[in-house]
Amino acid sequence: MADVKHFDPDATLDTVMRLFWRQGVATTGVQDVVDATGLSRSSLYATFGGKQELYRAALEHYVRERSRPLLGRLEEDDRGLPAVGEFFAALIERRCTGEFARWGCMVSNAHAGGENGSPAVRAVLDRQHRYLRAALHTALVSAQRQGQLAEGADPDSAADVLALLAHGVNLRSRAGADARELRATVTAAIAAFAAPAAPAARSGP
Amino acid sequence: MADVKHFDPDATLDTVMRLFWRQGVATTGVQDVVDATGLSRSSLYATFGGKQELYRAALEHYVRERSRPLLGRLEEDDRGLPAVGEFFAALIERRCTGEFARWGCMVSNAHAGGENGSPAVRAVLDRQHRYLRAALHTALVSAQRQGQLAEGADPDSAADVLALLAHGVNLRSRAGADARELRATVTAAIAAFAAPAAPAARSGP
DNA sequence: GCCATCTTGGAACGTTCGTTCCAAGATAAT
DNA sequence: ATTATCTTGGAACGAACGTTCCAAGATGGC
Repeated sequence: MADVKHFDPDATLDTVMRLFWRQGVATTGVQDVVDATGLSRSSLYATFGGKQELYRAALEHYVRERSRPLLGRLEEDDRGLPAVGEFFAALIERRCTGEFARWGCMVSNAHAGGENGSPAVRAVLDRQHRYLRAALHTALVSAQRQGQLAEGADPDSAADVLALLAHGVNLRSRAGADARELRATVTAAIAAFAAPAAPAARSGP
Repeated sequence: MADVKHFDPDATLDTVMRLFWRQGVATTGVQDVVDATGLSRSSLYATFGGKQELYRAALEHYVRERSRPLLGRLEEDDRGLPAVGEFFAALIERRCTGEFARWGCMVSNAHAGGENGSPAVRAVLDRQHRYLRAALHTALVSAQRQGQLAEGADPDSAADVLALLAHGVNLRSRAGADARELRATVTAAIAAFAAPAAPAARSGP
């Protein structure tokens, strides 16, 4: 009794996400979206509403498809500090190599844009930051339970620090920071919260 | 033999800086600049060139007037970790209260913009990051010299970590992060590199 | 096959964009 | 006072902006 969409909205959202992610929303025109998706303005506006709503949808698509999976892996990895280290290693890998190298993180980028004033967008940023912190916290509690944390370190503070550090990694990677350098930095940060190295074969008899 | 400018370019640059700092360059029109400065387009273009060059000039004005003084203070404070703590305290104060609350840092913001591709802008970002890292490094070397650093900590890695952390503070403050929370976080980060607390009056006889 | 309903292409809307241009105004040296 | 030179206000430019609109096309239930 009616026509059906001639395209896949989710695939479109993925294309749009890349546009906004790389260039930012303010420097991306609706014409760019039309060109990249092959859709007409009619279809875009009928499906997603205006540009701002399209941006929000793309941002949430990013969170769903790019951020959450990585954080989910961290959350379910109960090895403690090795899990945290692996999370950051994967993050840096994504930020510095492959298709999305030097794009930064779409959520971190959104913090700096002139459009973070939109309450809807702001809510996404806060929610995602809380989730990032929570995932790190979970891993750090695991670490503490396994005696991997230094005596003075507590998982709450450490989670806060590492969450801010992740934003720093995201920002600097967009400016072309060296992957090796970033890896060394996060390794040092994690080590700062770790218990002194196990006295394995250090002090002989 | 000629007319002279009827305005102070440096004061104008300060006004323009605030505009770009708060709203970002892409969401700020030349008309906004005209309205805020009271100048005509002729004067603006004759003095600064186009919008992109005006942005770059405003960004360098920011670095000169806002970033460098704070980092200079840190560089010349040889107390070690207390100097680092005071630097971050002052940073957070500026980011969360007063005229510029929730504006973030213009340099950090520039990382995320779609216009960081300009080599000139990119150069400013790299230079400023290096300077931030160097100032922290200087303070941390002082700290180490005074025995304030933990055994495993080295000033180079710690400077890298804290420099990225500063970007994180800048980003999150723009999204409205709580000052008290940020203070606690940076305090924990610094503490992670510090030597164990002096056994002052802890374990009584 | 037909109709009701939704989608699509593409033209068109008024606004704002960054930039250019020129006549009028201001200045300092002569 | 005159002149040469620079600055200024403000109009004007074409291009691009986000959005709206409608006729034509496509679809599924009858």
